[in-house]
Amino acid sequence: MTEESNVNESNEASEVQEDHGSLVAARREKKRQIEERGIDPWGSRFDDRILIGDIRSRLDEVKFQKEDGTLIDLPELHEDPEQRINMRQWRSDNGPGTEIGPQVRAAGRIMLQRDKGKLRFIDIQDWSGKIQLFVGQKQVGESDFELAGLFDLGDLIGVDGRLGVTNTGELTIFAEKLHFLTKSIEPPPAKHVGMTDPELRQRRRYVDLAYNDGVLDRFMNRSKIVQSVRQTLANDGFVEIEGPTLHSIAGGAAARPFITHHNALDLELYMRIALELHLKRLLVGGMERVFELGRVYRNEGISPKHNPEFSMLEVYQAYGDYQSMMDLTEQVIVDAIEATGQSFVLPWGDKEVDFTPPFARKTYNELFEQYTGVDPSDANAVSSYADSLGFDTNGRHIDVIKNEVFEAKVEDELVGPVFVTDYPASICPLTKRKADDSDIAERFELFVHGMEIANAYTELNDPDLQEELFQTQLEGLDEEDSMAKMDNDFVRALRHGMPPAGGLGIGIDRLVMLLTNSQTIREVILFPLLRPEG
RNA sequence: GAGGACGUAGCUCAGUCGGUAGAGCAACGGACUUUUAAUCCGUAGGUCCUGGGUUCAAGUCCCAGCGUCCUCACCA
Repeated sequence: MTEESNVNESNEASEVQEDHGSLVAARREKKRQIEERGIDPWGSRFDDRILIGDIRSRLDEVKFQKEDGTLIDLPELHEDPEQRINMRQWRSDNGPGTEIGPQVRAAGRIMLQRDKGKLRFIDIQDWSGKIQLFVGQKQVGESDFELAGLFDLGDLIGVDGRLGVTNTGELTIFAEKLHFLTKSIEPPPAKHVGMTDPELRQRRRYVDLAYNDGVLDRFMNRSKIVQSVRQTLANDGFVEIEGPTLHSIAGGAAARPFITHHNALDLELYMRIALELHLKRLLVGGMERVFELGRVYRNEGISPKHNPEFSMLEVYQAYGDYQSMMDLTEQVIVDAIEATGQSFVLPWGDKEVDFTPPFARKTYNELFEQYTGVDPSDANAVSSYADSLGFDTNGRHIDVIKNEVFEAKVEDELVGPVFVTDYPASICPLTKRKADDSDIAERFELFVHGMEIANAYTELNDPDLQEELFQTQLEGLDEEDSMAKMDNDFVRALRHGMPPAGGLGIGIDRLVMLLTNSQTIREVILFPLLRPEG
């Protein structure tokens, strides 16, 4: 605890801007009254609660006991409010008798409250679900009922009570004892509407998670996907490592790095832009199946598909090639879909994607011809086609021109999932060429809805060729756009002998986007980069 | 980095031709022991993003700035 926050304790109106009308004042006043009752408004440990989701599944333990002692089941309840059962009617049809249900303890955030005389209905929510509490003055007693009068939306409370069903057929905890767990001083967003302003949703992700439907689930799914990816790889004998995030040479990709500085060493450092070069050093060192799943940082533009820091998976398998990586990619994705409990046909906006394996596999040239009608081996035809699209072709390498056409005319059309294989070698400097065709690189990219999800190679392990490629600027590219950043130690590592290997990169954020039907990357990153709050 | 849109109560949003700042929810007071976006009666709540300018008069028009979003550019 800092000195500043101690000061704030004695000074109710803290430096945080919270003077929105009387709303906060009213909540602070209730906090005071809770304290006056000898209750800590910030609560304490609360053991033995049952997750609301688990409580809901215990509906079948609720029985109706007739006067002769026989127990009968309740009628089937419906989640849909339109189909609520009239339990008052049902009870009079089956009565006389009483309802009996299990004793339960729950805790959660107050999402809705409805007063009705000496009665209060409270909907609370924990991370497994939502349930209604019935709080009657007669049932919980004068003291607890007064306490309930000090509840605000957003407060965290605990309850002991019996599970039952109300007259309108809703599964409900009939409160016997209330516990105050934490006061919410800040007012929540409008109920049911929630917080829709995308800026506020990102800046105040805690509010977004707590009050907006589906947000918590989406991030829980992200966690399941990440966990599944790790599990799939572990099952296949891969080991996870943690490479350095501070690099003295930002290599392994063509991207501008963030620059930082180490004071004691007086050293300029770069945040890593890729995981590749250190993982390959580990291949040399004998880690035959190795991967890292972690953050990389690229000092570039922000868009619905780009955040400056994002999560990347890179996998390297000794004695494999890009074909073995293709099978692995498919397995990773199939397992991840199953981990989220979904079927292989996933919604994407108003469209769908069918991930039923095996995914289509098509060559780069095949697709090029299919979508442009131009023979990819005819340099003149490709060049004049690029001209007709308005691309600058002057003095540029034909493969660079071809790839611009590919990105413009083909990629967006790839609904996928489709593995695009066998790229022009000149645009893939870290890739081994085909044994029978040195112009073709053993590489694939996986596309879904025009998004590049995965990228894999048969890795280049010839140290002399690697050194040459580092030094050769790719034709038509500026120095800062080139990936030719010499890493002498990496070349030295290759000279010690890196096994022939397959290497794979998967953009985890984009994978999560696809599997959670999220059209922007900011929906799957908890705290995307924003300018500081004005 | 370029272009466009947006910024009004805690939240979600109206605001006409430049003429007294509006609603719903939330809040506050009251009624109600099976409600469920509870309902009903009443009350209060504003740095109209910020700063200039035009005007008798600016939430509204003009300029600059800040922030977000979209498109593009950058992007293995």
